[in-house]
Amino acid sequence: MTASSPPNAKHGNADKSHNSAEAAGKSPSHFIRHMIEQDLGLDKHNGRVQTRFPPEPNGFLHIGHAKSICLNFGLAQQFQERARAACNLRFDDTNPAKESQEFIDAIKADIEWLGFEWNGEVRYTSSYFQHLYDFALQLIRNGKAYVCSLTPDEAREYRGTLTEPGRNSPYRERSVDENLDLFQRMQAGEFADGEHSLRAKIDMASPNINMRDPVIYRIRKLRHHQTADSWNVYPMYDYAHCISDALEHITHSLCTLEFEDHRPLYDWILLNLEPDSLRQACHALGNMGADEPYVLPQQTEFARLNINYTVMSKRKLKEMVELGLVSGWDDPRMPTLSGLRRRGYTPAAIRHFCDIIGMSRSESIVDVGMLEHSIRDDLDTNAPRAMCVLRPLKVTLTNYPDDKQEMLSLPCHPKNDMGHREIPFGKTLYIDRSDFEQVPPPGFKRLSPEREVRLRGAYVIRCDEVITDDSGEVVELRCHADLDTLGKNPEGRKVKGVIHWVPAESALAAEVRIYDRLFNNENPDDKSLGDFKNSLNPDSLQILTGCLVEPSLASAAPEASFQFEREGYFCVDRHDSRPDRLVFNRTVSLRDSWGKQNG
RNA sequence: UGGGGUGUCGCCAAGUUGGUAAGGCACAAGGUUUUGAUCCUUGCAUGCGUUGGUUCGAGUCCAGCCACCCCAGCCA
Repeated sequence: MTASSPPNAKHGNADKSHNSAEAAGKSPSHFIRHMIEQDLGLDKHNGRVQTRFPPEPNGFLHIGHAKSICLNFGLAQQFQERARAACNLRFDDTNPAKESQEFIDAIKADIEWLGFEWNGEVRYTSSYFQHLYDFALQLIRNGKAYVCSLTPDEAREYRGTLTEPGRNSPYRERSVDENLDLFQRMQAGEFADGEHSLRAKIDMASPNINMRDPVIYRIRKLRHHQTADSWNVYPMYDYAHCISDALEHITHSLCTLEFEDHRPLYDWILLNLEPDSLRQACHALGNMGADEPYVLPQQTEFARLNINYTVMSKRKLKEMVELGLVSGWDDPRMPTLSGLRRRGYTPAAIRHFCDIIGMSRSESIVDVGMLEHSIRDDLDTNAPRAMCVLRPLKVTLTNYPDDKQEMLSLPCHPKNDMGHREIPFGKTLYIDRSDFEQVPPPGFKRLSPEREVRLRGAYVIRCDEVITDDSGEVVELRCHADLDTLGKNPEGRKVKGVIHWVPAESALAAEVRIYDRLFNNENPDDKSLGDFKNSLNPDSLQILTGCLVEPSLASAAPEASFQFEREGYFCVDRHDSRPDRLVFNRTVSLRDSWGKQNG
């Protein structure tokens, strides 16, 4: 049994998050931790804490899954000192119609990227199919399951409604022998999909619909991505999940709130199997010691994550991918882990986010601002600074010698020691158009005619002349530099504004992709708005070409993050950026009290 | 009109056995600053869905209301 180890993100500047609970080595506690602590105190599980993360490989992981991953893997880490703690990765692959190997590979990559390590080998529910089948046979032998030959439509009628009890299936009292024979023939491929099903014999009058003789096996003549053509019957979630947990000797089976109603069924299945058969199977699989006490897993539910201006349903994300509304599962606007990664979110920021949102049983919608705060917090301390001019405006320094060029050295970070980078400075350079106004609004601290501004890391300049083209658009600024202001403030006056710039001769061309929220509506899931796609933000992607970045960025590696000073945090696109054609994605803007105040 | 849940500041969320409402985000005001960033300081619930009750004392106990969420897949 390999214990999972502490997060170890391979990603560049991912793991140095400061003053966060994680960095301090303590994550906030919550009801699930309290419960485990209590169980440990009672020695309920012989000093073990065994969790599992059980995704179905039918799509990519999103930030909501990150909450569950951080919970399950995080718990395993947090209890490392006090218990034998570990977290399994198990693909819950009981529905071959929707699953694929592509998703399995993507999910594994995302979990590793997030910085977690699973216990031992990856597990698959499908690898328990034989056990599951044998347990089904056992239930039949014990008169606790029967083959039902109602059609799906008929079964629905017999089930009753929320307020009326269901009726017993006419097949409910089939003999054990007939059930055994039928079920085996179902697996042998003698029947078509839907012709029969195997149901647990519980109580058709239960107020909990899940207990009204739930189907536990259905016929699906489909090739499975792991077991190929071995099976014609596949187990249902409720049946497979609890048994898989039991086989892996899971202590705490954590899931989201909507499964709360299923908990009685989870328990019923386990309690109605011969206890020793479960224990023996668990032991045979090497998931428990011979002398170890065998304890059944216990399901506990927590609220799933919702974030405003975001959709989290896998179905909807998949729809956007399939309709081409986004470039793929890893489109930087997607809340998928691969999308966030491509956007420039770091594993540490996502983990920190999962820490600060808390864990409870009340359904809530977290403000995206929390996510943005997490990444700003990380990148502020870890991302080197650089200058990038998004919309270039030429500036000529009239009093600077034509052929002179001096090398300026700027620190890569204002506080942390991250070294320096060199930027050549010459007579002509570019600043951002938004940093110049012919008629400056009150409080404007940038450049305007007759006024001064500091060029970051260089001189104070004054704008003498504005050159416009025929249409009246400003095309060039002629300024002069106060040559006595390099590294020091001018005498007798204070220059408030500081703007970024890029040297005309050595700046590098770049494409910059500015991302905004994918949805305009705070709650795209709101059914009164109609289809969620109605809330799509038409301006969620803005591609800026002709941007100029300082030459030090020539060697920027894919996925490297930078703060483009006064603009925001950007990362090198891991797919599209080339040394000769740099592409940056804006991860998030800087907080901007000026822009906020001025709309 | 069945069953299961949840309701503490604009958004998350702590609130052990009842003892007089943590923290984060956001926001606001100051200070520092060659990033209108960061950082620092300060402010931000006489109130805990609501109405009653028990008690010297209730977010915490009791009762009744109200609101919202989940469940009638051979999906997970």
